[in-house]
Amino acid sequence: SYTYQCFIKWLCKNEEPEKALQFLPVMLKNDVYPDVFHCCTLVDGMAKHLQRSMAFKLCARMIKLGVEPNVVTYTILINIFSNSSKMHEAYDLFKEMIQKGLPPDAISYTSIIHGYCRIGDMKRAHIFFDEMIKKDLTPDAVSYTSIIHGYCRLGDMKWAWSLFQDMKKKGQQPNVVTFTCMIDGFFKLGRKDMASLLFDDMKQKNIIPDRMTYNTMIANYRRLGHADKASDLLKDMKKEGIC
RNA sequence: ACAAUCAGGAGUCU
Repeated sequence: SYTYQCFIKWLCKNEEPEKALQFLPVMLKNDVYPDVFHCCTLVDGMAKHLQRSMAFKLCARMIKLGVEPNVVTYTILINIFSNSSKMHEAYDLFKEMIQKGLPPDAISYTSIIHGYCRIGDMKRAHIFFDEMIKKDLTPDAVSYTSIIHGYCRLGDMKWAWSLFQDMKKKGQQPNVVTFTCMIDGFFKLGRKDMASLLFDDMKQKNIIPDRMTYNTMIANYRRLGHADKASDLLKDMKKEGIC
């Protein structure tokens, strides 16, 4: 059964979720009944290939097969809505899962927070952020990074910075994604001083800048007319073997 | 035994 799941996942990753779907009858024939794990793998696979409507049809089908949706199933769907800025629908699902006695976990909260950040509704994002803490769920580095990114996008680096400090205080170490968001946020405000400070800081903390971090640095330096710094970074990038 | 793995969440440019 686990083997099947791996296989399904592999098919989805290789851009062939259709084949994974056709594989379902084969499983049934072999008396292997898909459980909620298989279905989640599939639904998520569909979602990532932008076959969103397919993902929902699949959910209906899994219910017919007697597989009850769980927290993960709901979170995948919430995430689909969040990533397409359909927060009304996302919130409906959020309420629905609570009604069904499936309390949202930290990842569910992070997904919906991310959605509100996407549409720039930081007020609601923050309400959910506070609510998850009230419910004794610990925001992890991804949760913090989501909301920090939301503030960075809006150029609100005061809030971004205070959350950046807060996460460290709470024992959640910023990772390469967090730093990249902060760096980009400062650049967008023209604060290249802060951006390069953070870039040095992350390296000092042994957080290795990845391709996206370098892209961020290079694109922003170019935009601000520092072709020299951009090409220096390009050299560093090659030296580090990132490319 | 340890480690690795063990369905869902975050970043740049185009």
